[in-house]
Amino acid sequence: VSLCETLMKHVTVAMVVFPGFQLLDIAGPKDAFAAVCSLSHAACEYEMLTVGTTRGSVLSSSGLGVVPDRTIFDPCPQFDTVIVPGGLGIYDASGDGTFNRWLAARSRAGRRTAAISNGVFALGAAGLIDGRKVTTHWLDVARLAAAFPAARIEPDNIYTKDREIYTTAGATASVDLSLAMIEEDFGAAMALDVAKHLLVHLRRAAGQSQFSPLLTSLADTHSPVLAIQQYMLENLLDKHRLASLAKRACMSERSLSRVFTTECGISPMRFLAQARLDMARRYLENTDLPLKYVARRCGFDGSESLRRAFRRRLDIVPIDYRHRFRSPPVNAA
DNA sequence: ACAAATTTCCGCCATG
DNA sequence: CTCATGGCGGAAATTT
Repeated sequence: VSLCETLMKHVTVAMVVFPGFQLLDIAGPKDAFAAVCSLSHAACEYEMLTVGTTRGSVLSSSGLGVVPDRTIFDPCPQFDTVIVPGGLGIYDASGDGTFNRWLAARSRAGRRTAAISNGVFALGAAGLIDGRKVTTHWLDVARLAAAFPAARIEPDNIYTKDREIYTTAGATASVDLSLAMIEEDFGAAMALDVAKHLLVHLRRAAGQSQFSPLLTSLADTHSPVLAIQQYMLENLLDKHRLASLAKRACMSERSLSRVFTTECGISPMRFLAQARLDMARRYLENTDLPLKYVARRCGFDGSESLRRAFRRRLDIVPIDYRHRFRSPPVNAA
């Protein structure tokens, strides 16, 4: 590898967008890759093109739209990397034969193909995961296994790579994936720089329960707040008190509360409530488990407090939430 | 659905 | 003097 090659590199990335895709899934890689460009003073760069599966602008699941640079019907440059985001729309998109063929061909022509969260269903429909080790969110594991029995699913993996196929579990894992790719392309030092560069923004913006292990482990000053966060996330079912958390952190309640809030942008107990709510939402979206059990599995005292939490934060009761957002089952490919 | 009880959160201030 | 800490009180949120 010549010096010239390592110093100047150009990688062409396709980011697929379909109606109902998860915006964050491509926003993460986009920002991470863009950071490489600015941190290297444009010596290294990713050229990122959004590619629509339909003509015209594409609405993400959050309602924010994207006008794709290309569509799958247009001629495209050779892509080094293809990234497929997740989102509720994936189930419709992966039923589209034209898209499946496009993805299969592009994947074969490129160096690597990645799917974020349930984007893996599109890879499956394109026949790219048979015999491959893949991962996805644990709540989708059963569905994925049913749809693509030949895939070797590894649950409990935040990120899996099998030769040229990359898959990730959660939405914010897209940043981890991007960092892994940056490390492959430009080395660990660059990946670390990007991670640190993004860290500030990410932790400000998220404040939610999604945490990427890579990023949290990178928080250089091992803040006690981080430990408390992890502790809560790993013990969502236990009954937590500010007092007990403070004791665990060897801080006064006042300090924990203050430090936590300044570092995370959300107060400790609100953070916990948010984490539990996020978990419950996933259950409602992906299972038919009775509310009583959803509540129990997410650390709520009972279906009553689950209901209150939903009404409070989401202004909708769990039953209605499930009715509106329950993911459609996937027909076996 | 309502009131009472509990818990969290935050400004203010003294302390080191 | 600045900065981080933690006790106190009461408003606000949340549970019982």
